[in-house]
Amino acid sequence: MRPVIKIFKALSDTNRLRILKMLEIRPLCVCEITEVLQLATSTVSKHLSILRDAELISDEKQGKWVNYKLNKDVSQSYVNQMLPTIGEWLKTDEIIKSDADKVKTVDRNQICGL
Amino acid sequence: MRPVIKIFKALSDTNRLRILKMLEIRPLCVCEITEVLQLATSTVSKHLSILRDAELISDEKQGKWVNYKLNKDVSQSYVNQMLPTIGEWLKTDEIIKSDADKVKTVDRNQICGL
DNA sequence: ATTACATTTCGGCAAGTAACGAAATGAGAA
DNA sequence: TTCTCATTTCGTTACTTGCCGAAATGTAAT
Repeated sequence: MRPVIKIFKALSDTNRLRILKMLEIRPLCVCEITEVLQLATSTVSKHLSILRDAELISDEKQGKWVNYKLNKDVSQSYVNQMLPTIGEWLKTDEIIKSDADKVKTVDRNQICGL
Repeated sequence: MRPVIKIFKALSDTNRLRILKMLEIRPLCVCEITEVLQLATSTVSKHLSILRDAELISDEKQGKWVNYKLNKDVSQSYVNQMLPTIGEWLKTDEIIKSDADKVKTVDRNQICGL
């Protein structure tokens, strides 16, 4: 029972859904996500840990940054089943579309540590 | 965005998932669900209102009782997409199985108003 | 080794949630 | 109408959640 609840809780937040949809475009570091969502870094980090704990995403150190990406591991069928559904439901969402635009132009070297 | 969040929040509770799985077997009234979950009637009623508000279930007065059932209305694709996935995830859950057994024997005429 | 900096963890606050019992509601039976 | 009884609503309590800023971590560059 627990893992299922964990997944639904993870998906029960607007900002976390926005993060998942952004990661569908490409892997992102914390500061890039922070820039798009306009939240405190610590808040974004917390959201990411919740998504990771639900095994919806995974992280990977790369130099100074931590890259987060969707967990497409075949053994984790949860995301694979859920993401298409979420995508369908959010297809017309303006915030998601606007986030997608921002993700395309955001650059970690420009925005981090300003 | 909002309706999606509402659905995931509704699904983020063990007792509400149990209710959904029970309603998959047959329509039930509040007191029957109360008997299986062993919660206060008011608590169960609240859970049901949350599920209804998310359009996952619908209700129907029938004499003294209110029958709750899954919302299979074609216009509500949310449940139809979600329930098979949830069912798959909970396939081996012991609590869900035990609930199913209880649902088969529970009788509103026996248990209500004791 | 020391500094710089992306990220995480901690402490605290405001808002939301699940639980209960008691009181209110409303529809069927007498 | 009045009574009964399934259900809903209300008021309270304990717990959880999302947010922030400050402090702690840890790694890369100097």
